[in-house]
Amino acid sequence: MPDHDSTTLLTRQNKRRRVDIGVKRTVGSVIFPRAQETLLDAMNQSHGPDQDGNCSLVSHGHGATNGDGEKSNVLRKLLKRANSYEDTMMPFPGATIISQLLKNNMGKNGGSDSGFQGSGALSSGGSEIQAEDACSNSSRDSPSDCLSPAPPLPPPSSSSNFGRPPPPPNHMSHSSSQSLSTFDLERLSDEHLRAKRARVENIIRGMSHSPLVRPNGSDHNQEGNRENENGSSNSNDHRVEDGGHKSSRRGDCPSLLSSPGSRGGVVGIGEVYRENKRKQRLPQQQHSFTQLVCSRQEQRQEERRQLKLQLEDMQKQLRQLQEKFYQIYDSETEEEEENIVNGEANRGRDREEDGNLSEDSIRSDGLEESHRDRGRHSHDDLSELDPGLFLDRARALLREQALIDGEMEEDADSREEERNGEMVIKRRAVAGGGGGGGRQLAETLKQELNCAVSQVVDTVVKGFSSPKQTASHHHGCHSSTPAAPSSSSNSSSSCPPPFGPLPPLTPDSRFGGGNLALSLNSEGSPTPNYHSSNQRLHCFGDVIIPSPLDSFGGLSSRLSGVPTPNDQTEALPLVVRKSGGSGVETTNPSLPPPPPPHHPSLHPSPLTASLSFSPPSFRHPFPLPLMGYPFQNPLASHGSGGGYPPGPKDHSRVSPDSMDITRETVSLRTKMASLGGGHMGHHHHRQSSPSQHGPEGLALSLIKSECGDLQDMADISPYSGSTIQEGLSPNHLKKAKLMFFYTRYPSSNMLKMFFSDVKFNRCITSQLIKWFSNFREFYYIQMEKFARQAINEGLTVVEDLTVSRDAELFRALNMHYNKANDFES
DNA sequence: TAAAGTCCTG
DNA sequence: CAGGACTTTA
Repeated sequence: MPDHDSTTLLTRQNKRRRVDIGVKRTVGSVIFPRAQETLLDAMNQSHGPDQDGNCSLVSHGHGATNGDGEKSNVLRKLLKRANSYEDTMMPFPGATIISQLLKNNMGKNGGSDSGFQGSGALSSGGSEIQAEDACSNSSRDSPSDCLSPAPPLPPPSSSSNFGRPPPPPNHMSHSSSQSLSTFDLERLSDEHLRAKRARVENIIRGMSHSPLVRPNGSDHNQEGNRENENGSSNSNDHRVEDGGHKSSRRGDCPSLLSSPGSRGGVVGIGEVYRENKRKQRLPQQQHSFTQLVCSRQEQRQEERRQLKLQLEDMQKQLRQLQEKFYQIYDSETEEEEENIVNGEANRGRDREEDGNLSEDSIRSDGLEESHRDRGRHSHDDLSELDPGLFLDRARALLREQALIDGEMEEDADSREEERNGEMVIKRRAVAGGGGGGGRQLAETLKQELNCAVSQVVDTVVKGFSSPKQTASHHHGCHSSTPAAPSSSSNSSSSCPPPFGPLPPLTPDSRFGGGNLALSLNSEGSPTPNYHSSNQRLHCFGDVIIPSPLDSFGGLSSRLSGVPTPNDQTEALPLVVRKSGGSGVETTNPSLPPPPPPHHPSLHPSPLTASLSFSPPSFRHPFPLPLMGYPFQNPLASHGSGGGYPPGPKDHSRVSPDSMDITRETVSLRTKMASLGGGHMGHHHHRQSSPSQHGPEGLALSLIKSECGDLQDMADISPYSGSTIQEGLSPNHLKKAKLMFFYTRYPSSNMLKMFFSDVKFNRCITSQLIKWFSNFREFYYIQMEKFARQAINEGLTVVEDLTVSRDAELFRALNMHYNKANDFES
C-alpha cells in the first residue's frame, strides 16, 4: 500500500468508504431486497389497472416476529454507523419474506416451482460434463455451487453480529470447534460421497434428460456439513479489519444479514461464502455455460444427423411404396387391358420400354398418346394430366405434404409420413379406379410424391441450416394450404397454447421465478439450486442469462438469507477464453475467417444451431425455459412465441412464470427490436410476416426474427447484409441499460449475444464492462439513497419497505436506465 | 499478469 | 460516462 493510501484513504472514507475494493459488491442484492423486488415489479409492471400503484405484493403479515425490532435497530446502526453503504446491508432474516412470496405465488400460480427445477435440470442435462466438473470441484474445494444434488449454499447463519468485524466467532465456531474432529471425518466422507453421487447423477441426468431427476433426496446432513465447511473457510480467510481500513465486505455482509434470532446462522454463512467465492464460482459458471453450449451443439448435431437419417429412410420407404404402387397398378391395368383388348393384335411390343408401358401401345384410345409420351418422357411430364382431377389431387397432396412437414417439424417420426404417403397412394389408386385417368393420376402422384419428398427434405435441411428461413417457408406453405392447420402458424400466432391458460401475471411471478424456485426449496429443505442463475442462464439460454431480474429478485432472496440461485451476485466472466475447446468461439467452424475479432457466436455452425438446446424443432430452437426473461430476448424469444419445444424435455415443468414473463417480454422485445444495433431492425423484416398474424403475431414475428437475428449473427448471417459494427453506438448503450435490469453482471458471452451486431474486441468488451460497472454504481447508489431515506423516514420493518412507481428510486432508476421507456412500465 | 471489480474524479 | 487507481482472483 503506497503511502497515498494514508492520505487518500481518509478523504475517501469521508465520502464513501472503499470497502472490499475489487470485489464485486452484492450490496444491491442484500439491501432492501424487498424494495428492489417491489421496484422491479413496479418497473416491469404492465400498465394493467390491477397492478398500478404500489407494488408491494408481498404480504407483510408473516412471522419473523422476533426479528423486527432487531432488524430495524440493526438497520439503523448500519446506516448510521458508517458511510459505507456496504455496511448498510440488511441483516434481516428475510427468508420469511421470500417464502411468503413464494407462498403467494404458489397460491396464485398453482405451484410453479417445478419449472425452475426443470430448467435447471435441463441445463444441467445439457452440460453433463460441466456439471460433473463443477461437482467434483465443489466436492473438493468449493462445495457450494454445483448443480449437483448437494445443496449448494448452506443457508446463511444469522447468529453473527451485525457488521461486527470479526465474524469468526460465529455460530460456526461454536459448532465446528466443538465437534471439529468428528465433523472433519464426516466431511471427508461426505465430500467423497458427494463427488461420487454428483457424477452419477450427472450421468443419469444426461441420460435421462429428465430435469426432474434430482437425486438430491435429502442431503440435509451434507448440507449441515457443508455449512460448517463454509463457515470454517470463511472464518479462515476473512480478513476483517473494520477500523477505518478497507474492510472486507465479504466478511461484513454475512454478518449483517444475520440476526441472532433469525433462522439459523445459515444465512450469514451462505452469504459469506458466496461473497467469498466471487471469482471462483464465476469461472465455473462460464465454464458451464460454454460447456452447455457445446453440449447443446453436439446434441443438435446429433439430432440433425438422426433427422437426416430419418429423411433418408422416409425417402426410401416412399420409393418402395411407389414401386409397390406401380406394380399393383400395372397388374391392374394389365388385366384391364386384357379384358378390353382381348384378342386384338398387340403390335406395340416393339415399343415397350418397360413392363408398365408395354400395354400402352395396345390401346387405341386417346390416352394412348399420353401414355406413350409418358413412356418416352419417363415420369417427368405432367402437362397432359387431366387438369381438374390432377389439380385436386395435387392440392390434396400438397396439403398432406404440408401436414407431413409440420409433423416432421414436430419431430414426428417417419412412420407418420410413411403412413400419410401410403394413404395418399392408396387413395389415389382407389380413386384412379384403374382407368386411363387413373394411370395418369398415378403418374402425377408419383411425381408429386417425389416433389413432395424432395420438398420435405429441403425444408428439413433448410430448417436446420437456418431456422428462420424455414419458419418463413412454413408460413408460406401453410398459408397456401389453409385447409391444413399448420402447427407452426398456430403456435406463432397465439401465445402458448400448449400450456394452456397462463396463470395470472403477478409481478412476483414474473420476476421472481428464480426466487420462487429457490424459496420453494428453502421452505423445506435447503436445496437451493445455487446455479439457478446459471442454470437459468443455461437453460434459458441457451443462452443463458443470469436473471436480469435477478438483480432485483435476487435481492429479496438474498435478504431472506436464502441463497438464491438466481441471485446474480457473482460476476460472470466477461471474456471468453478462446483456449481450450471449452470456448464457444473456438468451436465455431462456421465463423468467418477473421479469428482475431472473435465474432460472438454460440453456434458452432449454422446447422447445429447450438443455441437451441431443444430437440429438433425448427420453430423452437430455444427451449422455453430458456426464454423466460425479457432480455434473453434474442435467444429466448424465439421459442417463446411459437409454442414450446416439443422435444423430450418435458414442458410440463416449464414454469408458468417464465411463460408469463415471456409474454410480457414481447412488448419490450418489440421495442427492443427497434433498438440497438441496427442490424436487429434490419433483419426483422427479412422474414417476419406480420400480416399473417394478428397484433400478437406481429410482435411474435418480430421476436422470432429477432431471435433469428441473433442466430444469424452467431452463424454469421448467411445474408451478409448484417452490419457488424466496430463500435458501440448510443443505441447499444440504451440496450445495455435495459439489459442491466436483466443482469447486473453479464458474462462476456451474454454481452456478445446481446450485442451480436457488434464486432467484439478487447476494447468493446472493456467498454461494455465499464458500462455495466457504471450502471452498477449508479444503481447501488440509488439503492443506498433509498435505503437511507427510508430509514430516515422512520422505516423500521423491512416488510414495510416498498417502492412505488412514484418513488424516487423508481423514477431515478427508470430515468437512468429506461429513459425512453423501452421497457414497458 | 490479465481480467474483472470497485471507488473516485472529472 | 470515461479514465484512472487499486484490489482480488485465477
